Amino acid sequence: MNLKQLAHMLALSQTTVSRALNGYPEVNEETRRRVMDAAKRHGYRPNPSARRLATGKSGMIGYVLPTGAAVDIDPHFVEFLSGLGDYARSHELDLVLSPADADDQETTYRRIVANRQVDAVYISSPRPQDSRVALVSTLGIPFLVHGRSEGFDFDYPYLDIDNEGAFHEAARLLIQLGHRRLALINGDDRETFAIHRERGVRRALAASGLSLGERHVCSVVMTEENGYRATRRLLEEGDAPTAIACSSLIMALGVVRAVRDLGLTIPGDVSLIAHDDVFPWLKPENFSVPLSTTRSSIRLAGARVAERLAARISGLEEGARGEVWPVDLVVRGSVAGAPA
Amino acid sequence: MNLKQLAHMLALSQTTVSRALNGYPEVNEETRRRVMDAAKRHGYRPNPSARRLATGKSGMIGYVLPTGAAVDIDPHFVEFLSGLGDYARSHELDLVLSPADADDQETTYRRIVANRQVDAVYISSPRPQDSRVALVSTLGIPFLVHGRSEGFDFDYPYLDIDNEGAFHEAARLLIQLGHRRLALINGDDRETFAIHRERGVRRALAASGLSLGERHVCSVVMTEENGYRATRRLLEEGDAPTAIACSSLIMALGVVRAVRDLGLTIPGDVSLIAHDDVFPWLKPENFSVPLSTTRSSIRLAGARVAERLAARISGLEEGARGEVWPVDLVVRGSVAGAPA
DNA sequence: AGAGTCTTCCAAAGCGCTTTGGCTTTTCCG
DNA sequence: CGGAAAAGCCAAAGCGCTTTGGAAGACTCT
Repeated sequence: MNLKQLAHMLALSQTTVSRALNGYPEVNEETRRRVMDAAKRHGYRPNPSARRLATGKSGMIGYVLPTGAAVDIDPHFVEFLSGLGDYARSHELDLVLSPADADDQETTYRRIVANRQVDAVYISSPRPQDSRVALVSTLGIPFLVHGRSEGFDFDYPYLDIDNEGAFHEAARLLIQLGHRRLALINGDDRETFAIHRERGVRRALAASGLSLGERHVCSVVMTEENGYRATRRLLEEGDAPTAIACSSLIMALGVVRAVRDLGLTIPGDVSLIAHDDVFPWLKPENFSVPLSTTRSSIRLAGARVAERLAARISGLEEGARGEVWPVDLVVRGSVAGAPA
Repeated sequence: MNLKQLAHMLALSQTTVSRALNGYPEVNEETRRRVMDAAKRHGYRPNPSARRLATGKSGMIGYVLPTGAAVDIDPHFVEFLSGLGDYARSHELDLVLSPADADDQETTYRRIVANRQVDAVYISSPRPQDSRVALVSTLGIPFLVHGRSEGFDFDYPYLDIDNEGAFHEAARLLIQLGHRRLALINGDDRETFAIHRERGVRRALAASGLSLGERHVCSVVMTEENGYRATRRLLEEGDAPTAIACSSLIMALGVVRAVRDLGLTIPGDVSLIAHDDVFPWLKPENFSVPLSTTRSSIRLAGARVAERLAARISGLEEGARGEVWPVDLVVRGSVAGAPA
């Protein structure tokens, strides 16, 4: 059932039917009702390919997925996706993932924009002066950054959590508990979120006349194994920290294992606070010692990103609005006063 | 730059240019070269929307993503996606995720097929007599099932791993080591993979005149917490198992924690084998006691699914070929002889 | 009543590609 | 050398929708 047929059986022109369906004003309300009614009754659905060819709009949002033999998609992605889906589902928005060589995403961005494959894109895990942000904003497609970039002479729309504030709070708590030597096991510090977290920790330390030791901060891919290794290194050297802030729950697993392997305890010998993106399959309260966390649901962020993207597509949201969500500090058993 | 312009500047008709580009035979090789050359030089790329309207082909593969407030996307999905991306990237295949209410995916399948949004779809986590498989095969769109369904009077193409064989081997090993009371902590047993795993364990037990105790098998969503709870329950009741087979590494985290909480040890008091889909961020060899596993890379499966889907789209693969991958049994420290 | 203004609808022109059917040229072969 | 077959190319008709530029009729206003 296509427009032509529908128009014919209503004895109307395609124009009128199209306009009636798309809510244009120049059609009689009574006629519109008739059209809407018939459309529903016959299950008419406009062919998206045709509509797309005519309008250039696709009703899909895009994401360029960095891939490569040595590239692993972040497990956080799936939770983000859940959120995105939550919103998209109820708005018949589809998401198209365009896999790209992690080292050459530009080609893919240009392709999906030139092809008008999607109405908007989002960018995640941005770095300072991220070339994708610059690219996409010159390409002139609606977009939203999940996270923040830095160092541009222009503004851009983003949704981020207050990473700096979160880790500032976490560090401040540890300092209040008497800890003087903190360590930070961070994610990839070429990414802004990691930079912000480090900044938060440093600021808290500085406020008490302390600082983050050269060897007390490390930046690694967030795996359990890396959490373990980093912790071993930290605790086996002299000047070992008495408290650790850790950028992910997955690494925290490794931290816990390392502490145990060394015959130490949490929080007796070392206090631990990790960032929790809220996974359904791994909860901080279920760690052998319940984990204190800075918590922010990445799933909710996904839903919000979809919502704002939809708003930008339809012109409801404009400009370069940045949105920063506060992060909860949840104190559980893994922190205690510094050992004597 | 569109076909028309390109044709005009080559002083050829659109027909010829189109045919030259698409490899049709009725065009002079010399002409073809000229066309290809000019196309490349001017960076001509056919507009996919237009091509799609004309041919009905979209160059994308689809996946209906079950979502809902109470629905969490499986973290395995992200690894599968990495694999899919590995293949898709080099073939300019995009993946479109269509979020759907988990309880009504049919509508969405019908929509994406009717709209010709994608050239093929894949289905994952199938159940016996999965309605999606039946639906999709009547809708007549190329598809592939990742996993297996059962109980149909027709065949369908799939890619699965030998879940039954894997768990049969695992159980057999445990039995050989003298274990008599095995337990299985399984995933959702409405899904075929879980059924097959249980079948494998039962078959191994039966071969030695043993059986799986009524209360020694449980089916839960695969989270750390559920692994923990299941293990507590198993070990605290009378008739506790001396060996556990577990369907995921994530649940295995919970198993390990529970065993430790009870003051027991692995493998002294209880042996453990888990299934490992091969995550980069959580490795069985890094468990406090290195974990024995049945191993199969879900990432490789993702790549293979994409490859076969592409083959089916282009007509290179036909029929209902089923492909079952063997699973490695990797023995590490978490298994030992049964306690006296 | 005539001019101007809405309101409501329509015919037709795209959007950019593929593909059908046909028209010239070449090539082949007896 | 003549006729058939093959090769090489083209014009034009879709694919199904949106949108431009009117046109006809109904209303308003002076």
